[in-house]
Formats: sequence, C-alpha cells, structure tokens
Amino acid sequence: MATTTAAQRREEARVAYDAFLRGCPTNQLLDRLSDKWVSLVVAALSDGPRRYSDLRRKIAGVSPKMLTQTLRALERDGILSRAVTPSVPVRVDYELTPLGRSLAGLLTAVKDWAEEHIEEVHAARERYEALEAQAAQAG
Amino acid sequence: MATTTAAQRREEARVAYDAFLRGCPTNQLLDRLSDKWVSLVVAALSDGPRRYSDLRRKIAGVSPKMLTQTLRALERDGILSRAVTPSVPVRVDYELTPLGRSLAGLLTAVKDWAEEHIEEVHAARERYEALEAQAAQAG
DNA sequence: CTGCATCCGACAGGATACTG
DNA sequence: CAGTATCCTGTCGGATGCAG
Repeated sequence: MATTTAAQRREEARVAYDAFLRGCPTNQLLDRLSDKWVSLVVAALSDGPRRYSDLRRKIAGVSPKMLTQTLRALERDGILSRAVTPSVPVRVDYELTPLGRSLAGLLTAVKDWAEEHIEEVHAARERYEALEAQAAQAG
Repeated sequence: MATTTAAQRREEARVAYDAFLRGCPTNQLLDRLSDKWVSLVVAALSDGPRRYSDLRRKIAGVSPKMLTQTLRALERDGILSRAVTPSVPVRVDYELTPLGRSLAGLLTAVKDWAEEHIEEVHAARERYEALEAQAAQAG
C-alpha cells in the first residue's frame, strides 16, 4: 500500500497549483485574463501610457462602466498603474507595469494569432455548416 | 482633397482588421478565445487526444452542457476534431487540429504566466487593499 | 458513455443620467 | 475629463431528466 505513496504525493503537489482545479488561485487568475476587455485594454496600453478617454476611444464599444471596472481590476492586480494629475480638468494616465508588460506580449500574441488565422477559422466554419446541412438532408 | 487619400486608404485597411473594432470578425474570434472553458479545453488537449469523460474529469467543475458547447464551438472553428467510434458504448475522442496546436502554444503560455506570477499578483492585491483601507481612514 | 432539451436563477454588462 | 449610480435586459451557465 506504500508503493504509490511517493508518486501520489508528487502528483498531489503538482495538482495543487494546476490551473484546472476549481477555486484554485491560478484558475481564478486565468479567469481574470480570459476576459474580453482585459485583452483589449492590455493590448491598447502595450505601446505606451494612455488617458481614460483615449482608451475609451481606442476600444470601440466599451461602456464607461466596464472600462473603469476593468482598469480597477488590473490596477488591483498590479498589471497597470494609475496616475492622477490634479489639474483642471483632471487628467488620469494608465500605464502597464513591468508585470503588465510581461503579460502584454503573450496577449498580443493571441490577438495577432486571431488576426492571422481568422480566414482559416471562417473556412472551417463554412465547411462545418456545409456538412451539417448535408447531414440534415440525409437524416 | 487628394493629399491624404493614400494615407487614408492605408489607415482604413489597417483599421479594417483591427481587433479593437466592434463587430469585426477578428474581435469576435478574440471573444471566442477569451472564454474560460476554451483555454482549459485547449490546454487539456495540448498533450494528446482525450475522450469526453476524460476531459470532464480533467477540467474540474465543468458541466456537461458547457463542455459540449465549448467542444462544438471549437470543432466548428477548426480548432479541434471529433472522432466517433461506434462501439457499445459509444466512444468519442477529441484532438487538436494543426490550427489548434498552433493556438495551444499561445494559450498555455498565458496559463504558465498565470501560474508563475500568481504570487506577484497576490502581493499587489494586498498592497492595494492596504492603501485602500488607509485612504478610507484618512477620508 | 456521450450527449441533448428544458427550466431557471444569477449576474454580467449596456444605456442613461448625474457629479467633482 | 473621469468617473459614479441606477436601472434593466440578455444570456451564461448550473441542475435535472431523458435518449441513442
């Protein structure tokens, strides 16, 4: 009964930080990153600091609510920094932290992949729908 | 009136495939990828084919509904393939396509980043909350 | 075993209006 | 300009039951 103990312990340790486990912190972080607005905000900031309204313009279709919410969450997690200039009117700049910049590369890679392979995906989609229609007729 | 035409055309072409634009196909694809279950499924398949119930076990907390839904969407988009073996009981294997494998690298990179930097994020979170409490007291 | 159909609650998130 | 507050709707997604 002791033969697998060591292996089991190792397995458990490995699994402890495995993103697949529910409620695990890494999983939560992955959740946070798997957010539409997060990708877009990080990508928008990847080539330099931007002001709030600047971001709002750049990220078409984002509501002030979601933008603020996303920015706050990312600030909280140390992905970006928020700098307020108390002029009139107020001016707020957002900028990626070093941590954020290390992430930005990965996310823009995904974004670039999407732009590169969109055609392939469309082709696959049409193929799938063609087969589906065919199956419906045969059935 | 013609001085900026060429530049404008270029700009429009660039913008046409910009993931920031709403309703743009690339944006839609980015949406699809920014799904919690998508990351997990792709990651789970990144080291070989798996059966349905195998995936269900590996991805803790996924309901059959969401798993099937995610698998169908990814199959439709040509990210993975579905192979039915008409035995009794039925056996279904899922496997990444070449397209899917090219994506898997990127997504697991993000997952690895999450596992690597979770501590930093936690530290940032605590720092943020400390400042927040301080501000609340000062106010 | 591998799903699909249905119901239903929770909550994400858009629109709008207002404030420092 | 940079948000906050409120309302309200859609839809994501869990639970359950059933079928091939």
